[in-house]
Amino acid sequence: MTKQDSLMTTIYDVAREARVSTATVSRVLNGRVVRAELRARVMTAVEDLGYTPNGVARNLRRQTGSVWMLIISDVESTYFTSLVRGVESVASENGYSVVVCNSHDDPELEARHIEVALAEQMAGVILSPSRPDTDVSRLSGRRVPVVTIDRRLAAQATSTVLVDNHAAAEAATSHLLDGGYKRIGCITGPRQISTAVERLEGYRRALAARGLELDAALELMENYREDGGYRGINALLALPEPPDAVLACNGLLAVGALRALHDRGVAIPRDFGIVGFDDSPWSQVTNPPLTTVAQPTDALGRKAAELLLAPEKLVSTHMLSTELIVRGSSRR
Amino acid sequence: MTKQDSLMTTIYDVAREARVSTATVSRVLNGRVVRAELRARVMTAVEDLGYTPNGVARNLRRQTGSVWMLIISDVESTYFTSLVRGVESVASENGYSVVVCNSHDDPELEARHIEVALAEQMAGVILSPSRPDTDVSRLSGRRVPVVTIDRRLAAQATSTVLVDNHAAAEAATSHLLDGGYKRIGCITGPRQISTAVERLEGYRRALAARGLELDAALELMENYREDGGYRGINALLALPEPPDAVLACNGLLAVGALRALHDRGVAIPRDFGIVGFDDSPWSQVTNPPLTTVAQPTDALGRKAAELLLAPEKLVSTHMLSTELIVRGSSRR
DNA sequence: CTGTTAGCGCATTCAC
DNA sequence: GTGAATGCGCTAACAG
Repeated sequence: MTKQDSLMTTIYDVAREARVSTATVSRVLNGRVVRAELRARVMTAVEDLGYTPNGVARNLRRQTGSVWMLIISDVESTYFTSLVRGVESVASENGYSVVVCNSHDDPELEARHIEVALAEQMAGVILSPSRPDTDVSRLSGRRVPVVTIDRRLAAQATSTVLVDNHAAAEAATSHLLDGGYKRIGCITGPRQISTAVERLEGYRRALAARGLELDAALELMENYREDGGYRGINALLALPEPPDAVLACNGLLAVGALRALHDRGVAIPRDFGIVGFDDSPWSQVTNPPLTTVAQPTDALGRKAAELLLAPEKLVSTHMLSTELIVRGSSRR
Repeated sequence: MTKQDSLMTTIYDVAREARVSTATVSRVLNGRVVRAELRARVMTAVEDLGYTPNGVARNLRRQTGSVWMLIISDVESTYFTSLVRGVESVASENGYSVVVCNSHDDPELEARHIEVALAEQMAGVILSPSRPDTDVSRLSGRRVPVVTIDRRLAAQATSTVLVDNHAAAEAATSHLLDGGYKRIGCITGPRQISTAVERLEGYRRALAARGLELDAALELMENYREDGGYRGINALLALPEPPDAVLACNGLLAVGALRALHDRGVAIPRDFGIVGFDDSPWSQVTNPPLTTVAQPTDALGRKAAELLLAPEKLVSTHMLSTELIVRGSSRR
């Protein structure tokens, strides 16, 4: 153990150097009341020795840490990474750090991250659950505050922050209809993801509102990645009665859809309309510029963080609204 | 403390339940040799009690953890988030978890994350330094393995993984020249970031190789974000002798540049050529499709992780090569 | 192979 | 206001 002794300067070293007790050092470091003279001695000793408190020991003693874990489904999606910003702002205003983990929508990986959050004594967890039945009981059992973001959990055991997906998809679909498109398809995500289902429902609601008939062939549940959109478009265009517009219910998926349309030489918006989700910087420079449903990512992240900060007595659900940004891909 | 007692089941509870010592429980949990019968008793006890090892206590005792921290400059850049994948693969193959932190290229924030890595006893840190003089000595002083990724550190104290930026920028610039563009501009990042400088040098080298004169007015150091590219183009096109092509040295910056060109109604590639960096899914669907320098992000991440795993005696620098992907934005 | 014991670094009682 | 002592939960010596 001599190795560690030489590497790690502890509160004992500081105490010895400052000729005080370790308790006093601890008090100084945590901003408690200490006589000015002793405080000064401690400060110099800390400086001289280049002492850093050992957070692990502190966490063990205090039974809680000061970092939040944000578990998201896909670090490669700009939607999820934008959430980080909002969370970070609130965290740093309140003395927390945030680390991001990537679940790839894989329940096993997600469970591992939850274990890490538990093991490392995270002060809070913001989770975008891979499934409606993701188990957060271990966390809440240990009184680790948990907030769900973007998606719903079946068992409403945690507060949740999300957008009004029904309204968003309905507005987007209505917009296509208003633009004169007659037969709208919908490519959404897997059934396990609540946003995928809700957006599909919003799409249906828009058709129903105009007295249009639903056609199951036009409703595709793919994945929320590029290849999902690519496959989706190819499937839709292979139909006996193909659609003349599509609602692509996710950012990456929309890219894949656009690429498939380009590959097939479809003229957008003249012969085909498309609306995507998750407005990104590049949405403005696609060919043509992409109409999208913009989500208030900063506000979503902030809200989730605030709920973590002040856990409410009652589990609550906060629904923010989206904004349809109309560009060339849906306007002919 | 009764509160904790009821929440936290410890190794003692398991030991009592299984009628063995805590040492035996620990051994079972860590896969050491234990008589089958005792092992079985421990396993059932663990199961029955729903026991989770307290990682904080373990880390304190072992003086090291099992999670890696990846500190990147910008979580909203697809280049950096793609690195995560490579790191994650190697990590999970070796029993590590990875958490991602976002420095925003802010030295203070970066320092805070380094403190967290220290305090939380991270098993390793992969860092994309915000400045060449970022101080990693606290980490290496405590024997925390550190690998630098994407950018160089002035004091070569850590192993580094990056791409051959000179060659990449030179090839991209030569490509524009080959395409018949006569006067090439270069929008790169801030001077503190080594990739920005190296890419600028590569650009100059390409011009020099053809005996072309350098023009300082054509070399812009902006930021590596969208607005940098937007401002850059506007500045270049306001020149008395504006360029007829540009090398945009970063992914987001290229988006901004493209947007500025669109806003000004410039015909690409006819009147103006552009090559970007960091090939992204959406690079294929821009108007026109964007020629980019693709970086081997997965390999970069993997390499960095491997260096973390097996710290070499000597500090080493690993340079991977890029690939120019030619699309419509530079080909007339 | 297994149990006993000590201590990782710190915050927090409890006396003074 | 300050110091001595204790224990957070776990692993690693050391004995047996």
